[in-house]
Order: sequence, then structure tokens, then C-alpha cells
Amino acid sequence: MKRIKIADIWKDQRISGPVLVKGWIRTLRNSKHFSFIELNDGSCLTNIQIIADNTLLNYTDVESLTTGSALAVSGTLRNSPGQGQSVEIHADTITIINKTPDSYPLQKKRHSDEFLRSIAHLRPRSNKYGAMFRIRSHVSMFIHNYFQNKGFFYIHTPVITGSDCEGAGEMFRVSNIKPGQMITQNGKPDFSSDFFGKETNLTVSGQLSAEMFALSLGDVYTFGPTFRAENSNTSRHAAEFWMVEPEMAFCDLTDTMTIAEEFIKYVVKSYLETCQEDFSLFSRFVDTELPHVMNTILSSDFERISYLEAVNILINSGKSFEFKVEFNSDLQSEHERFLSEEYFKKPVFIYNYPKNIKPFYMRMNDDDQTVAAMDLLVPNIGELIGGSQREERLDYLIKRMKDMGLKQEDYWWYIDSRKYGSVPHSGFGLGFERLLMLLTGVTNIRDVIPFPRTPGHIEF
RNA sequence: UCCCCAGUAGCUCAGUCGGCAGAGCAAUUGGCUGUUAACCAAUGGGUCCGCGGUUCAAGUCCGUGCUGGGGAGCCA
Repeated sequence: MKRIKIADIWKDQRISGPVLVKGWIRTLRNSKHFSFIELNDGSCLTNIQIIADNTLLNYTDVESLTTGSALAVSGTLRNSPGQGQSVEIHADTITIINKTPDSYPLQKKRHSDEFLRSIAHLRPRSNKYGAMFRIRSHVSMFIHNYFQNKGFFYIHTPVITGSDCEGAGEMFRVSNIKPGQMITQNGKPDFSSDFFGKETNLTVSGQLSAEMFALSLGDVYTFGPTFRAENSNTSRHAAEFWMVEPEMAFCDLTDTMTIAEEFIKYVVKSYLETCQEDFSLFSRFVDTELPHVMNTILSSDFERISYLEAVNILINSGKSFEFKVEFNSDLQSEHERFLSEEYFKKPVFIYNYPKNIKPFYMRMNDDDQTVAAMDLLVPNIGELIGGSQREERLDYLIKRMKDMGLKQEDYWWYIDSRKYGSVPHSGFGLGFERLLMLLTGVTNIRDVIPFPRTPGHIEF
């Protein structure tokens, strides 16, 4: 008999009669003449209930099974007389694939996130993390669907890079030289003997590469791992995370905000349609406000205000912030939270930031003081998206690089793109894990990544 | 990196003023005619995070280290 997945049993109400399922025991209840076994195969949240009668040849083995054990069950799918489920399987044979010893750390009761994090190799077997990682897979596909449907091309930008793009934070060096064997000259490391012949790092952004392809294929996006060696110890930062970076030719900052808003709404809508069951777990047990949050995203027009307006709102709010609100400095976390959570109570774009707090590639505005940058702030998460219109004018770009002390020869190919057929173009980066946090109400980034990497943590 | 909080049974936690180490769940054994984190009874289970100190006496007070969590900065 062909094995059937439990998700298909719940999906297709017409299935009945003989079935074969394979999975792991979530819980087992013994009665006098038979046992109830809740079996889960990871295909969906809801278990299938197995009725194991004491007439089974191996019943004494079956009734002593433990949570986590692996079984193959063949039997008959029937309507259930009980309350909690429409159908159940009356087992004809139960093959014990693996009996789990009583040291199995997962129990049928609720565990803390901190404990489950310490057993990251087993936590996807729990309801919550099973749901989380099914959602993570689905949301990945929604992202591809959105861009593919709009004619964007998926670009695989390099993970190993020789350019210190945008000087964004600390980078992880890549080398094949053994520790202590790096040749030095005048006390400085000589990278010419290293694998690539120069200092090499893991990427902190695919943007500069993606720009080259936007200026060739029109609309492109990247979706892949990104690495930051910052010693950040917060619930919103990881050393390895995934980023979505669309880049669009013939597109200005306003267009970009429109696309970002449409994109977020598309993902939320697909999520609510496709992941109803797993979503319900998070809206019941993790954040009961989640349906409301999703509704707000779908039904509201995201606010769009300039940095100047944002600062004025903060100054006139009458709120006493720990950090003073000042022009020409970046907004603090508490400022961002106030704007999205208290003042607007919905996602808000803030655009046109002072040039001195933003990187060289952002397009200078006519006031010569601000650049065409935008951040999307969402309640509970903070910054979900950071983007900008890119500086397409060669003379502006070079002046800006000089002002910021960047060497042109390091960016010769980037500069080339402004010499040859340069056009207005824009893009943004979205933190995939932060999107998952928004969608599930989970407040720690370590709980939306299968095996999270943070400072001092590389287990698993 | 800085600030704050915590660490007691496999898990979640209680432990009063410094005076015999506790509960629920899990495990084991038995009971129970359809259960829904089943229920009932019994049994086993401890480096009270490590090290040092104060004290007649430390899970409890002090110092220090480690681990975990929350917040800040940086950012996505």
C-alpha cells in the first residue's frame, strides 16, 4: 500500500478505507482494551488519531510506546465517534520503526522557547516549530511568486565577495590560509598569498551586484543568505540571515515604496490563504493580536512621511524619550516604535533622510542635504525594509564617494554602470526573518531560523 | 560591547526571616469501556550553575566566573 501523508487526509475529505501512514508519536493514551495514539508526520499541524486495539499481535509493545517513537500504521480510515476529530485510523498492523528511549527531551506539554532553542535539532518536532518552518518554506515561495508574476528575474549574487560593499558593518573574512600562517609585511597581513589574492569576505548585501543586473535585465531580485559579523546581541539580529533585495530600473523612490507595500500585502494575503492552520497556532498561543495585525496590513494604506515630518511629529508628541530627537541623526528604536505603534498604528514609510547618516550610493535630493532613502517601520518589529533610489548620475556619485573617502578603483565596475547607459533605478532590502516575525508574532529572531547563528553560538 | 534580570528533579516552577529539598508534568508500576496536554493510585528521581567567602548553620547573604533572558547601540 502506498503511504499517505496526514495533511492529505485532512485536505481530501473523500479519502476513506485502507490507508498507510508513517510518522512520530506525539502522545499516547492507554485504555483498558485499546490505546489512542496521536501520530504526526510533519506534513501538517493536526495529528491523526490511531486506534490500537489489544488484539494487535504486538499490542504489549504498542501500549508501552513513548512520545517521539516512529511508527508505520496500516489500517482503516473511519469516521470518529469522539469529539476532537472527524476521522481516525483503526490499525490493522503497527510497525514500530523506532522506539524512543525515555531520555527523549520533548514532552507533550508546552516547553519554553529557551529550552527548545537548546535542542534546535529536535524542536521542529514540536507543534510550534513545525508550524514555523512550514510557514518559512511557504513564505519563501510567496516571495518568489510575487516577483516572478511581475516579470522580475531571480539573480544569484555571490556569497563570497572582494568588495567591502557600502561599508555596512563588520564582515566575516574568507580565507584558506591556516591560522598563524598568514604572511605579513610591516605587520600588516599580505593577502596576495591568499586564495583570491586579496582580502575576501562573506557578503553583507547583494545590492551592488543586483544593480548591475537591474541595468541589464530591468527588474531583478535576490533572495539568499547574508552575513554580518557585528557583535549584536538582540532578539532582532543574527550573524547569518536571509535577505530579499529587489532592484528595479526606470524606477524612482515613490515607485519603490508602492512596490514594497504591494509586495508585503501580497505575502500576507498568500500567507493567510495558504497557511491557515499553522497561522491559527500563532494567533492562539503566541500573539492573539495577530489577526488584527494582519488585517491592518491588508486594509490600510501605509503611511508615507518624510524624515523631516517624522522628526517634527516626535518633537511635538509631548513624549519624553530616553534619547533626544535631533535633526541629522538617525531615529532611535524608541522613536521608530512610537511612530509605527502609537502614532500611526500601522506600517509607515519614512523617506528623505539626511545624507550624512546614509551610504554613498543613495541618490542626492535637490536640497543637497537629504538623499532618496526610505525605511519601512512596522509595529512590533521596527525596521522591516530599507531602500533607496540609487545615484545614477556619474558626477554626483563620484563626488559623494570622494566626500566619504571611498577609493574609486575599488568600485570601478560599479562606476562603469553609471558611465554606460545609466538610468534612474531603485531597490530595497527586506529582512526575511523579520518578515517571519511579523507574520507569526514570534519576538526572537533565533526562533524563526532553523539553526540560528549569533555571537558565540555555532552549535548544530 | 554596555545596562538590568535569572539559574533548584528530564521539563515548568515554588521554596517565607539563614534552620530537615518541594509541587505539577514527564518516566516506571498498577488501575480505568472512546480518550483529547485523558484520568486515578503508587514508585524512583537533586553537584540547589561553578569556585571562593561570611556564619554554629547557606538553595537563601557577599565576591567572582559561566550560562540563559530582556533592553540599548549597530542594522535587515
